[in-house]
Amino acid sequence: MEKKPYHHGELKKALIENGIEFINQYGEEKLSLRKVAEKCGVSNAAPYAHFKDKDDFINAMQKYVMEAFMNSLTICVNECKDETQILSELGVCYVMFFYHNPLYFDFLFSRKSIQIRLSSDNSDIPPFELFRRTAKNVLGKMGISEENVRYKTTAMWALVHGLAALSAMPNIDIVWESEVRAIINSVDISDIKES
Amino acid sequence: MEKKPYHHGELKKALIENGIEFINQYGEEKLSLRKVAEKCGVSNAAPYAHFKDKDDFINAMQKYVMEAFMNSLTICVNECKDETQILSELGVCYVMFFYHNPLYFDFLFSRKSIQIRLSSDNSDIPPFELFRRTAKNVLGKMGISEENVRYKTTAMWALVHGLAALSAMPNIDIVWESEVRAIINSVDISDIKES
DNA sequence: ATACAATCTTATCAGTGTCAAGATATCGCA
DNA sequence: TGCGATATCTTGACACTGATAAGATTGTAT
Repeated sequence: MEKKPYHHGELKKALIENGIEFINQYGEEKLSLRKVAEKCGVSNAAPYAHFKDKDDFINAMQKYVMEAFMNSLTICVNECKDETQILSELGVCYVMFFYHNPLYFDFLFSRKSIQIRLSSDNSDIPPFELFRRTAKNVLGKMGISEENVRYKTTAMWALVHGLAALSAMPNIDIVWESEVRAIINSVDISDIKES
Repeated sequence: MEKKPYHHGELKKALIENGIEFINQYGEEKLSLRKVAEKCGVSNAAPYAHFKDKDDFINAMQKYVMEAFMNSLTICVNECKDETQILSELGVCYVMFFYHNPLYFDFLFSRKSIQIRLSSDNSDIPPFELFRRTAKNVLGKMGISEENVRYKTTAMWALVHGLAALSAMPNIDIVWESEVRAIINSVDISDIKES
């Protein structure tokens, strides 16, 4: 039975992990700094030593979840041997992440989240960048005009992102793993003629 | 200079319209019942005569915005003469609504919103129903297997919903009207062979 | 006209984000 | 080693929020 030390030691990390666990249970809109602080056994103002404000805290959690998502995607890309299938496999992985973690979708991709993200670090959103780059690669080798490569890249990106959005909704049970693959393949880009 | 009457007269309507205007300016997360009440020139507890709680109020605003969205979609469907183009025209209309009203996307389609919607009235989400029905109609006349009609319906639905999601994000300026049409047509379903 | 229901106000509660002031621990440097 | 600067944490406060209770005002039906 050790006494609680004045300094927590790893409070920043603990706050982030407990906050994410909370969001995964109850959703972002129920989250409060004070409850997370209490869960970490620390007073209400303690988080302000590590985060400027609540948005800063949310941004830190986002980075954490985004990294887990990106990790899952890059593993998928690296493990895929078949070049021609890499795009649909990446798509399936993208969708299934949110099928299994439905509460993460709004958290990562709500307008507010994207805004915080872009203002704190105005690079691109990593999974968007990866998907577009991959699609451009695959489509570039198909002898299509550059303009159509752009259109089809955006189309595949939107298709996958949209499937993820629908998968993350409650009571919309059209989508499970084998179906996702079939749906994505049903618009396989190699079939599309020039317009 | 008339004196303020004790009874507002059309408070419920005023609350809903002012609330929506507020969301369209500042986003849902900044909205508070008290501010909307004040804007209507009424005390903080007055809204509770018309709405059970905040979620009930949000649900009412959702219905209002959803109707505006559905209105735009049904006009599009009715005005479209060319049967073969009806799906892509509906898609363009779907996307452009959120391109022009980016703050409405999360408001209508966040997990929380869908949850409130489904719990208060467990029918389908109207624009989803309309899009799926239209897609099924168009695709049904193409001599494809029933299974593939299902897949391609979901694919077109997800594509359009995903484009809307991306269009509603800040600083993601890939999508304007002429491009949206080209993107959707770039995966026109008539080109897809059986798998 | 009188009883009843709907609408609105005032007052209050617990919970929230945020900040200031001060307590406590850690770290760098003499 | 010791001492001062700095990081971390607590307590206490402030304004704001959603929500409820009690009571005032108005509309309505009989």
